[in-house]
Amino acid sequence: MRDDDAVFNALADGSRRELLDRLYARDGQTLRELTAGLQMSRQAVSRHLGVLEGAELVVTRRSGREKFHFLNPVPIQLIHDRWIDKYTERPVTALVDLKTELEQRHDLIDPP
Amino acid sequence: MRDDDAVFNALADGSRRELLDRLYARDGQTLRELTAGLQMSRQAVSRHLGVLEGAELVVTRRSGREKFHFLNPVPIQLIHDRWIDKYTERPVTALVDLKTELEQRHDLIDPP
DNA sequence: TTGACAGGCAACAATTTTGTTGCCTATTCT
DNA sequence: AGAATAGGCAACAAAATTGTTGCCTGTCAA
Repeated sequence: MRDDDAVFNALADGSRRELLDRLYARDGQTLRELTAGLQMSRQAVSRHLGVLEGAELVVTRRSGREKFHFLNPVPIQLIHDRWIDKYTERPVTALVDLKTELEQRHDLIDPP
Repeated sequence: MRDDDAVFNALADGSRRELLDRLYARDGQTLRELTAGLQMSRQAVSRHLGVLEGAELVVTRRSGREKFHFLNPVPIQLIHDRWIDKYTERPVTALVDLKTELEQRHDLIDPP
């Protein structure tokens, strides 16, 4: 359950979302490839990838001196299942008239 | 597009997700009601709600000296549409054999 | 075997976040 | 009018994030 934390946290950063986008465009890139074009040092990118890896949004495999990064859709799927659905399936309560709210509230104190 | 940032950021914090959960359980609560039971000062909760409001995840309405907070599912719906779908619809590329990757790669250098 | 390349680790600084306390205004109730 | 209640604002401290630089190990290739 506190798994969500790592995932949401990882997704909260724009640079990390961009890294996911880059992997979406081409899966299995190395650290160097992912760094190219980004205005960040290799080390910074490495740490971002570390966060994504910690959240299991990215899975890696090392081969020789290279490390390949792959998207893992599972955590996003989980977030989707146990979070997004919950809030999007519910009727649009924000449109409930405040008047109704207040009436219900006052009924508890002043029954009609 | 950089709207996502506010939403992801707001969702990144566990306390804020708990506030959303509380509103999910009962919509239209006041600041005091939302604070009750949380181990945080009213001001801290107020700032969290401010972040949620900034991301439009929560909509408020003031009546007299009370401020009522309502869930707004729209931003989550947007995230869902333009983000979650993208990553969950794609086939599970993480299961692509690295061997294939490497072969493709080496084909570029050492054509068979 | 020597040099170039891929990546990891650690120390550091700058910035942001999170929560606290203290004090203020506005509204409601007696 | 006076007291209690709901909430807002600002200053502050502690902690976490983000990026940098410097240096190290392991791998590949000439």
